[in-house]
Amino acid sequence: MTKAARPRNAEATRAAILAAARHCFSRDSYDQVGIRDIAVKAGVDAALVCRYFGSKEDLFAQLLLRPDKPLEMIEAGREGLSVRVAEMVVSKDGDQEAIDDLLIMLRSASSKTAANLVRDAMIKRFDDPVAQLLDGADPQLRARMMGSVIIGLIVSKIISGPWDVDEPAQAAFQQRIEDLVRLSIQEL
Amino acid sequence: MTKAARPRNAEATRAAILAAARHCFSRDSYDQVGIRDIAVKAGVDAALVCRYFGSKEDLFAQLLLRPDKPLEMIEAGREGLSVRVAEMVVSKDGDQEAIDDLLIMLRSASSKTAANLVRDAMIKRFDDPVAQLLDGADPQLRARMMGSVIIGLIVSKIISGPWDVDEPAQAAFQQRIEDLVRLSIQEL
DNA sequence: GCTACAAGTCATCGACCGATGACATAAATG
DNA sequence: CATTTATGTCATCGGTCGATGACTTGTAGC
Repeated sequence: MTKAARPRNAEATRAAILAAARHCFSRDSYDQVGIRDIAVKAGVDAALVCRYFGSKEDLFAQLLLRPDKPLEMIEAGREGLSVRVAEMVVSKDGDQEAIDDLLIMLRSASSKTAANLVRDAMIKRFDDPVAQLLDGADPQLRARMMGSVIIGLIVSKIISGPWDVDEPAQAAFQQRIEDLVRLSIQEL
Repeated sequence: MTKAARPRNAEATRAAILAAARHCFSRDSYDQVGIRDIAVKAGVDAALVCRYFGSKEDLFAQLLLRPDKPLEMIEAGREGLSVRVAEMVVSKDGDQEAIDDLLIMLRSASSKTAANLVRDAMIKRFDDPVAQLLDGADPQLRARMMGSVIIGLIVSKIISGPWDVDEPAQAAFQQRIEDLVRLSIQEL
């Protein structure tokens, strides 16, 4: 290559750090994740993390924004939105890349340094896209209410662990969540 | 007094520390609240905090348990439960002593050291009392779903600030929250 | 008033954190 | 091969944290 040479694969390192950071921040809160933790997870030196991203806060910001990767369950359109949301919440394996971003936001929602970043990201990447999908009055408000329902279910999962519903009630349970989501975005 | 003398008012100091801690932890997350912050707020020396409560974690635990003070909105009974919950969520002044405890739990839900304490407190002080109020099958599950709805609304308030609904829609908005709460505890 | 003890204060420890700059090394260029 | 530049490594700084122990001071009992 003529110009953008990457001798020791800087771009890969950068990506590794980002991936490691995403993993760490989705499992622990902003304060509890250390630069050294991220570095170990990425298999690089801790100093590199600061060198590539300036500061922990900048790294976190880059993680939150990510305008390239919209949330699939929203992007898939208005039709079946409630069903997709319900499936995401109920699904056992909480490690899907899709909800990782939500976890990152929620886990760090109470951190003062991350608060503004989280609020902006939440609005830009969740509320706004959802509001665009809604017809009728107060789309922004209704989008936020749907966000609240999702947040509640996920935070509850964080606090109390996954929902354990006995098999016969499983279908009704998922249906109930669908109904909650649907009600939250119904026109007032 | 013959026995329980308190020369320089130890009990009052202890109470002041507890109150200050409650205030701090309801505004910031577990990690971000320092022993020194609590001490300043209480107007005492930082060393006293450790001496009275042993460690930050022990102090936090005493804050969470508080078996003497049940949540009013639950204790008031099954009748009008949804209405009271909706009022609590919508009300502008978020500094009511009642929801402070909820804020403490939510703000610190993602802290690893506080996670277990929060989970136990949430079940013992919220889920269990609510479940006792419910008739029909799966009361525990339904109680937790109602908790999820409340959590979502409050966390959303933490992240994005209070709901600003234009006056004409205000009543419908509160009604919608009532409906969400009611639906969350309906029998499956 | 004097002693004894509880209550409050002060100084400080060891650990961890985010961040920085000096240094070593691998790759690209001529 | 020599030089230069980009990449990775190491040591360390200043700061904050939770926690501890020695010290001071106010109060109660005699």
